[in-house]
Order: sequence, then C-alpha cells, then structure tokens
Amino acid sequence: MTVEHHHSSNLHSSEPHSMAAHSTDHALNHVIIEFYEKLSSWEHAIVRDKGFSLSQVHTIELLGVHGAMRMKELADKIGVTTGTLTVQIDKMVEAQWVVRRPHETDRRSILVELTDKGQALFLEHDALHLQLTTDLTAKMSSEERIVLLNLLSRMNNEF
Amino acid sequence: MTVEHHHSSNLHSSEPHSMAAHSTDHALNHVIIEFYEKLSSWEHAIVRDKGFSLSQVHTIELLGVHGAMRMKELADKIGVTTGTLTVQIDKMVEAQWVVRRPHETDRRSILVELTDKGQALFLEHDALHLQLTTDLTAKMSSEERIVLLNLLSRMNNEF
DNA sequence: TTCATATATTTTGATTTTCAAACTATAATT
DNA sequence: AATTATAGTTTGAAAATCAAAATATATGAA
Repeated sequence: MTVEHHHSSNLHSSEPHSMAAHSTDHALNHVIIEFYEKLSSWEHAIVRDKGFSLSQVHTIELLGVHGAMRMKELADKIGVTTGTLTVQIDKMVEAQWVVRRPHETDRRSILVELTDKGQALFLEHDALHLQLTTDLTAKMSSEERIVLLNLLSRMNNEF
Repeated sequence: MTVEHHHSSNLHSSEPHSMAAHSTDHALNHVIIEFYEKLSSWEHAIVRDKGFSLSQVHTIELLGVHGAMRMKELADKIGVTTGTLTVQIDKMVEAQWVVRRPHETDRRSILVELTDKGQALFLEHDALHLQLTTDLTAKMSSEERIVLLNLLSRMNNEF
C-alpha cells in the first residue's frame, strides 16, 4: 500500500498553480495537524475511560456513520490488516456490538453491521462528539458554522 | 483521567444558548468525525509505510510543532500512560530521533526534544501533510482558505 | 523544620494488539 | 479449464500497552 494514492491528486489541473502550496497553506497545515492531534487525544481519553480500544471505537464510528461494510473496506478505513480486523471483529461479535452477515452478491465477502446494542453504543459516543462540536463552535455565529460545514465537507470530498 | 475536563466548557455563559446544540451542529459533527477518520486513515497508512508506530509519529509531530516537552505532558497529549511513553521514548532515543534532558527548575521532570535527525524526520513528515493540505484545499479560493484557517484556529483554541 | 501528601518518571509482569505469511474459498480473466 | 486476483481466517511471533509498585523530588501543613 503506497501513500501517494490515498487521496486524489490534481494532475488534471485546469488551474495553473494546483501543484504549488498557497501562501496560507503552511499555517492551515499546522492548524489541521493541531486539530487532528487534539481530536485524537480527546478520543483516546474517552476510549480509555470506557474500556474499549481506539480501533474498536473507530469501527463503531465507521459502521454508525456509513452503515454495514465489508471486512476489507473496514480494514482499509481503519488502517489495519484484515487479519487484525478478524480478531477484533471476533471480540466485537462476542460483545454483541456487531454481527457478520454474508454479502449478497460476492460470496467471498462478509458484511459487518451494528447490532441494536452496537447502534446504541454508537449513539452514545456520537452524543459525546456532538457535545464537543457544540463546545468548539459555541462562539461562532450560525453563518460561520454553515461556512465551516461547507469547507470541511469539500475537504472530505477531496480525500 | 475523566473525559469531561478535556475541553473548556461554557459554563460561564455570557451567551444564553451555549449548552444547546445549534441546528447545523449535527451535520457539522459528522463532517468533523469523517474528517478525523480520513486523516487518521491517511496517517496510519503513511506510518506503516515508513515502519513507525502511529504513536511515534504523533510524538515527532508534537515535538516538532510545540518544541521540547515533559514526559507527562507528552503522555497526556498522545493519550498513553507515562509507563508506555517511557519505553517508547527509550526506543526513539536509541534511534537518535530524540534526547532526554533535565528540566531546568523541576528535578523530577525530564524534557524530551528532537535531535537534528528527529527534526529532519519531522520536516519530511510535515511536507507530506502540507501536500495533503494543498490537495484538499486546491479547489478553494484564497479567501476561503483564510476563512478556514480562521475557523479551525478558533476551534483549536476552544479545546 | 519536619511530616505528609502530591507529582514525575521508570520498572516490572501480564495482557492485548498487531503484523506477516500461510491457507481456504470464491471471483475474474485468459 | 486453467490462471490469477481478491476476501477473509488462522497462526505464531513481535510490539504496544496497561496497572501497579518503586524511586525521587516537590509542595503544603503543622
């Protein structure tokens, strides 16, 4: 797995300067890194308090947001091998947070999805995230929040 | 370590609705989660390619951005115990990416800082981040990038 | 001062997570 | 039909992690 292909590049380039860093990008870059670090640390603390692993919560989050997913797809998104994921999902099945069910058309594949219990766990975790989001944006105006939503969405689409 | 105190709350509340979720916050929340997931996955892939652990790169990033730090401080930011950090830093000292030096005023404390080699590693990693940032914001105008920088900075300050 | 308590770090031993590689089964291609 | 690719599991070993105990220094109270 090589790094270069993990996000869309701009080689089509209808815009002349798409390969160069813009002047604010260095600052933006460090703000993004800092934001990521802080979120990461926040998530870590929550996870430890609840007795899960980071990877497990990540899985719950992904399944909660995106719905049922194949093992391979999930492994890629989390950033672990399928072997690692197999044992992790085994434990999560045991805990009754997820179930495995066969893929409808591809008999090699297996779909993982949240149980009701897993869904409840997701909602509980999601509420914590929402509280954080609310706190972080408390001083912003509605307009600013909408702009932020728009800009972050567009970044997500470029990944 | 409890979760509730990891970000500043708005209990002082000069604004009447600071505890309630605003209407866009649910959408914003999920966009933030998605952004975090994607960054996380990107970082994971890079890390694995280079043969480091996620935690090690996180350490390099923190030291690179914030400068020398005490063990305890670093452990809190990364989200591991000091015991875990001790063995991690041992390895990083061995690899000559960081050094330990005594804290000037508190003789219990030890400062960890990047060596030249560690600094070079940070810069290399930072360049990858910058490329990502540049790609993600390639379709934005300069004004939009500035707005994004402003909004993200303000969120960082509220953590 | 002196004693008690709190904080910073390291060490230890056990547990958990993780990977790479081998293996099984199904799909896609030639 | 044969070959190659993909999805998932199993296995055995290596690495990361934690909690708790141990050491050293700092802080606060009597």
